[in-house]
Amino acid sequence: MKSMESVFEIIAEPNRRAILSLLVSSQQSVGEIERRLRMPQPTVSKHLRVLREAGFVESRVDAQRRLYRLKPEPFQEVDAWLDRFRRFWSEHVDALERHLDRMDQSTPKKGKTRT
Amino acid sequence: MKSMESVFEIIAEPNRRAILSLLVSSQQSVGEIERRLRMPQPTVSKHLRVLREAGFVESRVDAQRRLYRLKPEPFQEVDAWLDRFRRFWSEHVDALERHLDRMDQSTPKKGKTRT
DNA sequence: CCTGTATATGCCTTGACACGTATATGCGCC
DNA sequence: GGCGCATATACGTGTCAAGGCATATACAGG
Repeated sequence: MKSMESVFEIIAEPNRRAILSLLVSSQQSVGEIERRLRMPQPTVSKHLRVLREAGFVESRVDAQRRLYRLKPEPFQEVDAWLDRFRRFWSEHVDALERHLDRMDQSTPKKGKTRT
Repeated sequence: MKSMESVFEIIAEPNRRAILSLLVSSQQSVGEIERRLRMPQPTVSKHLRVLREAGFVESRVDAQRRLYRLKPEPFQEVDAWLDRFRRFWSEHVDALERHLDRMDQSTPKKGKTRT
């Protein structure tokens, strides 16, 4: 088994991203994830395994349940990678502003937020 | 002409990330990328095609050469995705600091568990 | 203990994708 | 126009991850 070396391959999988998004609000049991995402239980367990081995989540035992929750490190790794390119796209601020404008369109004014 | 729907699958490929990293300094021709990354030319062209169709790069024609350069939008998309989790990991500032400490490290300590 | 619930794992199939090799296209130059 | 360089594409092949299904383990309660 050589698999899954990089964090990028981990988050390439849509179901895994769905699980991560679900966990961002709070920790969840396998069964809850299964129900909420309407995903077969073995599928959930397998993805959770991958996520756990990659350090994206950790599990706590609660009776027969296992509660999974996020861990920050791998996200920071992605963030660090992106950082190189942030320098680049700051040269394209105009396009960036238009883009953010479209995404964050709750701000009618020029909401120049954080980094 | 099938999948590759998401930006995450695009950057999951190590060679593609290498190309992107190379392009962050300046635009490059296919031949330059080929030489610098010691990668067969068809491989380079294929990856560039994927990157272009995903909006990561664009090409300019210069005689027989094609100069490729980065485009910011897909990176911003990744950044937007990460944003959700930034809120989360700000609750873990302590762990974050430890992590950055290890990454940015100049202090040789007792090396515990890596990764 | 036995049963039911919760989660994990094993096996098999399938499909996507990366790669190598060969070939096609585009362009410049003589 | 024919040659040569730079880049793109086509085809065949191997690999590996994801999903389905069956089953194993773990634990709680009667």
